[in-house]
Amino acid sequence: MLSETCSILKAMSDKNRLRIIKMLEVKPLCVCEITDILQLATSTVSKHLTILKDAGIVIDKKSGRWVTYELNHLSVKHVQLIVSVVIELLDYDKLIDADSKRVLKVNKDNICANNKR
Amino acid sequence: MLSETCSILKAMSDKNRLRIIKMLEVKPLCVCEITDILQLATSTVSKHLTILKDAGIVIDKKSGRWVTYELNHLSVKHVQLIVSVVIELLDYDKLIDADSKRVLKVNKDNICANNKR
DNA sequence: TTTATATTTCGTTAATCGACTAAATATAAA
DNA sequence: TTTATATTTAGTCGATTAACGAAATATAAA
Repeated sequence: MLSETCSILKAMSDKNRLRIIKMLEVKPLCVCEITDILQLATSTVSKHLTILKDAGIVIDKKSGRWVTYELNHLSVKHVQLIVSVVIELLDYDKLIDADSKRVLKVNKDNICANNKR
Repeated sequence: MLSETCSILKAMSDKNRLRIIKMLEVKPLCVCEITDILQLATSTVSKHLTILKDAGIVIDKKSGRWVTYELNHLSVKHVQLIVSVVIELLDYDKLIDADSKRVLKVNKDNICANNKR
């Protein structure tokens, strides 16, 4: 319990990873879309997503060239509880709100090939 | 909200700090008592306590030579929510249980002067 | 099969972190 | 006032972390 809980908290104790979690609350997204919103190197975003996946917070689904990530709604109790509380606390944050709006407009077909970094 | 939530999660994402939180759930403790149970250098424990204090999770009360720390029961909503969930998740952990038992037996008058490190 | 593209992995770098010891601070006891 | 003791602060060291660019991998399109 101690180690597991600590791992979940570690996975969530990063600003960009919290932003990703809140973005995925709006809808599933592929790596390039998240990259476009966070304005980080693709490799950095990929690493963040791996950390969230290893913690059981998100799952990935491969479809062709794209890997789509979404919140893991079948996660274990530990994850469910902490994630749900944190998600609630992040409502009404300015940056989070802006991210959510961008998520609604983002479209991988428009950005990916133009998003070289 | 984002920064604050992230800070709280960071403060809690350390094994020894989670153990301290659970120990303080049993009863308020002074630094030397926590040091005796965690078996770390006094300065290390002091640092951990400062981090928990800065996050609003604990408060300290000075009485003579001793500084007693306790859970901050008047903390802001963010802290309250996250701490209460995490405290619940840590129940029934083997190490945490052992710590709790030691907390009940610990007595600063017996250990402090014999606890040089 | 070759080329283009989305993602991951690898290797580097600067910053942060947790541990320690030693020194500083603060208070109680002698 | 001097001494002992509880805690904090300062400084050091090795490990971890988040960022990046470059190389590797995987898949779709030409």
